[in-house]
Amino acid sequence: MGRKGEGNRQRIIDAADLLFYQRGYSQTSFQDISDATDIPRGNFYYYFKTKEEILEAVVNYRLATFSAMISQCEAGSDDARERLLLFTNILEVNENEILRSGCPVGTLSSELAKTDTEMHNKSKQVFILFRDWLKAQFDVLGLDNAGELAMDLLAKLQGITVVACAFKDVDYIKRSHAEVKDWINLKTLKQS
Amino acid sequence: MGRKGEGNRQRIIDAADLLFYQRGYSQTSFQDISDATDIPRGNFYYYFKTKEEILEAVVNYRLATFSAMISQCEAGSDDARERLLLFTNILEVNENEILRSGCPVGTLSSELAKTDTEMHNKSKQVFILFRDWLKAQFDVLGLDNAGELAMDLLAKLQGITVVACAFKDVDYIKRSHAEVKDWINLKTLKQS
DNA sequence: GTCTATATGTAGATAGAC
DNA sequence: GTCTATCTACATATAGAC
Repeated sequence: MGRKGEGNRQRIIDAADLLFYQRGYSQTSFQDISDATDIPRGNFYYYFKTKEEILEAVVNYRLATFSAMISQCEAGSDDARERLLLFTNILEVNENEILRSGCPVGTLSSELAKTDTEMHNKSKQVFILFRDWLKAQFDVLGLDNAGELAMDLLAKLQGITVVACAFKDVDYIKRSHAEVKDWINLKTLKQS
Repeated sequence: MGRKGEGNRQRIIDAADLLFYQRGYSQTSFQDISDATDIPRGNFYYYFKTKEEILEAVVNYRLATFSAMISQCEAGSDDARERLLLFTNILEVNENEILRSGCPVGTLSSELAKTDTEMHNKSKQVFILFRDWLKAQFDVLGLDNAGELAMDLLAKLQGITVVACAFKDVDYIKRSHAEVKDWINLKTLKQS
């Protein structure tokens, strides 16, 4: 047995990460997290002072998770155009979760924008991580409007998830994923 | 004095409509609506049996509101392409609200998708209203993929609002609004 | 480090006087 | 139709025994 402390801390973060995604932050209670982990409610306060601190830990965890995902894209190809295409695969890899709960990054940002300026700013870091990496890929390809293209690609992915989730339309994900890949090829292969 | 009943009912709906947008549905309490209307909490139950019934009334109210907005687009031009361009003006007309709280339709849909399948389905009606009208415009212009174009335009607008709200970026709204208009012209003016 | 009992506030909802 | 008082459930958070 011994020290299970950090193990429990991570188990709380894992469960909260999933529940915040599936139910939203405000609609997830300590009881929900307790049920998912079999760790008693009162115990949470040994690891976190407030619910917001759990949220902050979840966002930090997502930053690490998505950084790892980006590293996988980096390792997947040494052509920046192909790395961008790899990145867009999240749409279909996670299509079932997207249909049920939307995008974890976008929906959390939208929720926090309405209620908590400080945590909204914290959650924004994930978007910044994505945007900066996407911009770097377009930069490598020599495009002078790399920053704008990065924002546009982010917006495309967010729009697809919101609409696909609203209409519960799997085929829309597949079709628009193909169109996003076409758009990337158009932007990165065109001669002008 | 006399019967102020329906007046009060509408005042509740008006206040709830705004608060559900600014704070989210679950984060808006009866107390919040009471404060905004000066109608006591307990009184709400004379008009609505549950909080969900208020939400349903708000969605119905939005359906009426957005139908009126669409009628204005109809009245604005007898060219379907120009009506589509008029429709996209919501982006800049409401830019301050979008930066603060996102899109009222998209954020409500995203919230309800996580917690309440039945009301999520109800809220979807607003998206359907938009999609069907957009499709009708593309149909008039003789495009055979009108349904897909309607979904794509919806997704573009949703993506722009999510990203603009996340980054609090007014300029992004303006730039991407211009690009959406270019896209509409490209799709509806191209000869092929 | 772990867990139970409990404090404190507020949510949605109800009952009944006026 | 209107309003107050109140109910029950559950939220986050704390205290303190083990």
